[in-house]
Amino acid sequence: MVDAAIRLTEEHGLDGWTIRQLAAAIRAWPAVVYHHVGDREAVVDAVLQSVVAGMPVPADDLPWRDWWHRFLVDGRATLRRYRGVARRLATRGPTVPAMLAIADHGIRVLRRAGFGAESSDVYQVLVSSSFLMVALEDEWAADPSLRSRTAAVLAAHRDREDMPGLAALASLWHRTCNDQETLRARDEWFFGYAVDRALDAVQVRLDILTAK
Amino acid sequence: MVDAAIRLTEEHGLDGWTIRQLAAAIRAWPAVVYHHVGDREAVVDAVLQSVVAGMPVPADDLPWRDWWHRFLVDGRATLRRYRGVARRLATRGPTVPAMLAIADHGIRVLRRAGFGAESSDVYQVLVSSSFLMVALEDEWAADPSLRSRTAAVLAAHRDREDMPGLAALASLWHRTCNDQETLRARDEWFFGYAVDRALDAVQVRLDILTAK
DNA sequence: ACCTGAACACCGTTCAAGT
DNA sequence: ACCTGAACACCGTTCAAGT
Repeated sequence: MVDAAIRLTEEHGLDGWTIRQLAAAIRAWPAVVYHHVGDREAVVDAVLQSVVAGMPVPADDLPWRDWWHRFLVDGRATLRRYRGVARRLATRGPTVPAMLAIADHGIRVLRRAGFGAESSDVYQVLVSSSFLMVALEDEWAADPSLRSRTAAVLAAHRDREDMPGLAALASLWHRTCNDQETLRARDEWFFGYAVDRALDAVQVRLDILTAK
Repeated sequence: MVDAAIRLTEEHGLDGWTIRQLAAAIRAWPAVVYHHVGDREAVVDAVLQSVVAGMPVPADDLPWRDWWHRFLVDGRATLRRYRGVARRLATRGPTVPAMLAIADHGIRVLRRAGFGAESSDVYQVLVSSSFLMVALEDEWAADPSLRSRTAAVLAAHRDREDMPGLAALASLWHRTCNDQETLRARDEWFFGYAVDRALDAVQVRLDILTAK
């Protein structure tokens, strides 16, 4: 039952299937879903729990920056396989049981590194900004027309000398949006760039906190 | 017509009203919405355009960090008045016409500061991470039970000595989630914290870029 | 206890018929 | 050209009736 929901999520995303489809996938009537699991929200919770339980957690003894880089980059790889999960994870946080151990782990790594009382805030910044970025990629994947329209709009402004900032942005899109594969590579690079920036920012805080 | 959609968005959020409600608000039948504006997506686009057009753009002569801090913090204030707008803005980007001038402005400020070819990437990091954070606040505002459930779950782990990281997170929530007002203040502080971290990160990049 | 099948109260959208 | 009102094809959810 939950397995079927996970497979459907893998194929169509968490918002891409209906209770009726889920019931049909297990050759049953919609009402049996309610009888055994509950309403749609309950099914979604089960999927979240299962996906988070499958997220790899880096080894304890890594330096904080390496631990977090690995967790976020590897985490993206698994979250992206289940569209829509990242967004709900960002909004629900440790409501998903499997998220409790991850939160504990992540914050412990930060405290050991010297972040002290700021560890919880740092945790929330790192997790929510990364998960939300994955959620953004999910939305683009679910509706490719969103980005092709952006590409089309920007293409029209590539040579505008009165708007040099916009022209620069347009030429960036022109370089990366040619084919499917370079776009995918660009997304992966950009996520890494965003994660590295978040970690840079946090490093700055650590330098200040440990200096005094 | 679009005015009515904006008012409904202000009250119920962009996903909180239906075509039928919009039609009723202007004392008409659903079909007249299609006749004059188009489908729901077209109405949403009109709302986005209107909200973005109302976003304050800081003065040209500000230092890059001040310009961006102001833009993002003031931008949050206006976006939060229209729930659901921030999320769509993050996914659609400069597809919304009023966003073109803002993108040009923001990137120009970065290029003048010395970010060079990296300006477009920095722009995308700053805008998407901030807008997505607002989108997260929007979701929490639309469904307060999300956070109260998180608070309840964490409350149960406040004194767990086997999970010190989780206990630290729980005590943070315990301090901030008492009443409505301190929660609102915490959200505002956290957004500022996140923006400051993003700007710190970008400052690090600028130091590297201008050093060589 | 569990499944069946219909029903309810909604959606967004379309369309022939009116004026 | 614009409005009317019904209809279509969907939702999530509920529930009496069956086994």
